[in-house]
Amino acid sequence: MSSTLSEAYNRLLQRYGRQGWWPADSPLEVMVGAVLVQNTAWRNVERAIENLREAGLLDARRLAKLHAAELAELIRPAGYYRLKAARLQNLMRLLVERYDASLERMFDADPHLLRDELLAVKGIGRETADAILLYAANQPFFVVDAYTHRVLARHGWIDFEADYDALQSHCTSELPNDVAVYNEMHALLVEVGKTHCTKKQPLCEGCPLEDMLPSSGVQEPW
DNA sequence: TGCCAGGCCGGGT
DNA sequence: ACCCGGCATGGC
Repeated sequence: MSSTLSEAYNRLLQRYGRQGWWPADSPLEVMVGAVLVQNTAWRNVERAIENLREAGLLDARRLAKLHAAELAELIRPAGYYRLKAARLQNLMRLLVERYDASLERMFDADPHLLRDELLAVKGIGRETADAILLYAANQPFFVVDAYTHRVLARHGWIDFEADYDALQSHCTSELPNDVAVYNEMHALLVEVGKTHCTKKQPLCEGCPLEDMLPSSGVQEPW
């Protein structure tokens, strides 16, 4: 018995192939990228991360103690740069101060407890926390983002009014509880979203989910 | 040119 | 419990 979302997963995987997310070289880089990508195009984040790499700063202790203004300049291409410099340092300080800068120790903690700790960091919300848990810690937390919301709602699979928790519950109940599936599905939703489900696109010409649209159409609040 | 992108927070009702 | 403005760069 296959859910609607599983059907969508199969089609997206067939059309786009494995995405192999997160696009980063290390778990620490995943954490950095997860903060920098907040409401920002990934293209801009790549430059910021490259700046950090060239400066030899992809390191928790160094990031944590760097002057905020210097960090801000380096990550400028990612936008909201003063804000994100502070957020990034808040996150790095959790890692350094509570886990002695050891990702192994951090990811050895109880995942739900760690999620609460991440959420307690100013600047880390649910999506960012779940992205870190899924893509850095390899724990089965489904990552909900704007594309998840738009794709699911436009197909009538969930209310437009649904909040993060509702979307996450929906996805985890319709998909196998499997890190690899959560990993791929989120990445695939971003991919299909970017190509077929942006704010303006009338709808879904050539989208692999085209024939799964509701026949009567769905009204969008925006 | 204006709108948009892989959010989150803080203040106001 | 909502609702909203602010935060900022680069691409189309």
